[in-house]
Amino acid sequence: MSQENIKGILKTHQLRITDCRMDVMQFFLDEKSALSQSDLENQLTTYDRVTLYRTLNSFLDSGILHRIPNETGIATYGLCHDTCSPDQHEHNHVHFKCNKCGQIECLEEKVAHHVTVPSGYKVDGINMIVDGICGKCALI
Amino acid sequence: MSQENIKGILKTHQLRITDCRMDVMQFFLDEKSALSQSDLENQLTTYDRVTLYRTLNSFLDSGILHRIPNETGIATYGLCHDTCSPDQHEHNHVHFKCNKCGQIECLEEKVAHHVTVPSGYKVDGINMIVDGICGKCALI
DNA sequence: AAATTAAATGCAATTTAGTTGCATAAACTA
DNA sequence: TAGTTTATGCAACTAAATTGCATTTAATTT
Repeated sequence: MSQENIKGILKTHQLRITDCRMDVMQFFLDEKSALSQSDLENQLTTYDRVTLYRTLNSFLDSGILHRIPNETGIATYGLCHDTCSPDQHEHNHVHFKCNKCGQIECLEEKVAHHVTVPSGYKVDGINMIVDGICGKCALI
Repeated sequence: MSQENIKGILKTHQLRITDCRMDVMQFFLDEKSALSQSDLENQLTTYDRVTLYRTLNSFLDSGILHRIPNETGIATYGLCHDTCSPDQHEHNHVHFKCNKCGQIECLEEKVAHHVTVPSGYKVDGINMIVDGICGKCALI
């Protein structure tokens, strides 16, 4: 994706175009997998931890990123699909977590499954996390 | 569940019977919902933070507890079902997270769904997190 | 039951993650 | 290009996760 396209995404979400936001955006586009704040810190060393933290938050608020549930206790983030808007997030897709390399990626498959909940409960979203061994690690 | 039964669970998992482990176990049995380490710290104030931390870890290792994925970045734990053993965990059940009170609970429904993954990938488990409003919060 | 062995606990300390305030610098607007 | 708004970096703080070590306690053996 071109620099201009990234600028477009930022503008669409009414975010100012800054070096940090451009680089973070590019990083998420290059890596297909979910990233944690420390991943950013390790790769984009020119920026302050706090700046990266606030960049993630502004991306979250504007609907560019979403948080991906995992059991480790470390927040990870992934790019939203085109179908996401700040108001209405559409994250009912499937994430795959490799138990060897730890990488989390977004599978294209949609969760279409119906879930039965106790009466009186209201369902907003469904998230599915599949864990196992990814293609790369399976070869090792 | 009686004290003796709890002792039995600990023995089955080859864990020494200590006050802390008994109390933590009892706490998980009383609360039906998932708990975080800080929940334990707030309720079981007689024990050191580190002791609770290590108790959670030993319960994890022996298969008494499992981690429940969530997107907040705080690890939460829930009791495993009877079907779990240290070697083979059976956690393909559904968790419900209330967006109002934040409580996470385990729904009895089993995930029976088949998932399509890229070729070369191996699936170990499937986790499903449903979020919405729980019965209690819906009444408020 | 006492002695031995192995493991759990508490304390101190460290590392890492998440968060806020404020002065400065940069991006947008007119 | 001047003025306004927002983003950044630094310092500082809170909270979570983790490790080492001395002490205590539980289980085992005699």
